[in-house]
Amino acid sequence: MSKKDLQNLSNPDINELLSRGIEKIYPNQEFFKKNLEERKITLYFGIDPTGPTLHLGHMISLKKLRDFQLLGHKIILLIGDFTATIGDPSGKENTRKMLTTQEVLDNAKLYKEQASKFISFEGSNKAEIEYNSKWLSKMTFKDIIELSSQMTVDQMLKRDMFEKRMENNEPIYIHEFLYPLMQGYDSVALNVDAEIGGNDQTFNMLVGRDLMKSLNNKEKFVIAVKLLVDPTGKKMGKTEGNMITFKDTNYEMYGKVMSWTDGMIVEGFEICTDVSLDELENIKKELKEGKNPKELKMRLAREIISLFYNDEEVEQAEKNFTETFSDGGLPKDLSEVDVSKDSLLSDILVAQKIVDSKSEFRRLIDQGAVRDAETGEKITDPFYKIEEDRVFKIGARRFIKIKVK
RNA sequence: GCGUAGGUGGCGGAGCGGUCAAUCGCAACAGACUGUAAAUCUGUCGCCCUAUGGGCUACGAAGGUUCAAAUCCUUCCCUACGCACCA
Repeated sequence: MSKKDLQNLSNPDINELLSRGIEKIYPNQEFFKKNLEERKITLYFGIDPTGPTLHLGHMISLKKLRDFQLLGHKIILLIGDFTATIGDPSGKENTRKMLTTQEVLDNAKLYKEQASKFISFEGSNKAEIEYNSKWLSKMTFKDIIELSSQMTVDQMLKRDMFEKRMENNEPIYIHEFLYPLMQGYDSVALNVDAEIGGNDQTFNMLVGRDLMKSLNNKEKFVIAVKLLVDPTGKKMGKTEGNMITFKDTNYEMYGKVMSWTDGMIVEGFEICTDVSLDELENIKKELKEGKNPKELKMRLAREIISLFYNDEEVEQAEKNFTETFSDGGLPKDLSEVDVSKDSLLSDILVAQKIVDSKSEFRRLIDQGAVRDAETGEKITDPFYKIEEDRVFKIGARRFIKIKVK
């Protein structure tokens, strides 16, 4: 936790825990609740360490995990290091580059650190961290065949992703069937009572439930949390651009939240923040009454950032945003480069990866998208040379400060 | 293994010898508008060149035919579907 000490959080309300931001609980909510009240359970959340940062999608599950931890249940963070090293060539020939063991371990280390913003790896009921290579890498072909025999092809094909591919006459590879099995086997190996994960993982989590039943003769609960999506256009995650990661700066987070569509406001409050349910109702009401959604979105941004940063940093982010975008000022975190006198602006921007190519730069010039950020003067010369320190704004949100050496 | 239909830009999907850097839709980017958005409208959308022009690289891969190929031929690779095979 960034601000509050875990210990100081009040005990979460179990009904809220099991309904807010929850897509569905398998087999059902009541049964699960009964179990939670009668005993302490073990539940886990699995992540494949494919990149160096966790993002908001992970946070939703982690926040839930935190609540379970606070209620005294045992939680496990499972790092899918094995699955991540295998790589998933589901696309075409764009074989997703396999991660090396080292990369995976590095990522995993970062994950623990990032996850500790929400769950605690210390204290009496500390969260455990596990790696699925521990059991998956040891499986023999025989083990795998036995595991595969637990599931029929038809059951696999029920997965809508596969269904769609069948419809579109797209290939499905055998190993893609093995993925849910591997993930499902994690549950068996950990012998947990429950698993939590994004709604997109429901199928895999349910495979684990089936395997658990047949192999360990045990009921495994599955908690599918809602995904953060725009109800109308599926803007989120798709473009990645506005997916908030744990490593984003407070400025970046603010801008990303503000770029969400209005339709995501209510859901954003519901699943990403700690505002009370009463307040949530109030927010819905305000929206309906015609309050400027911008105000609410700004609040949403503050709420989300406050999960990662302190109050002062939240304020800074908002101030920066207002000044930069609403009032046309300069962002606080603008990047700087030193160049020699008479360097071509086009060369600098390409080198700084602010534009992809000189051709793109030219187009931007033609479109009047390149301007002096302070005076607003448009740069119209494609061969503009840097003569003095100057700040440029390219399009709506690209900025660069160029200094002459 | 046989047969059929296919493999085109980030994705979907046209084109089937020159006028193709490739219609169109989505995504993206820019401009206008706005609430920073969304929606809408307009424009852009391979790379390079001081350019209303020129060059280069691209249409699964490699060769070939042709003045000229994404488009024709050959071989190979890959996918789907049907048939056959089925320990």
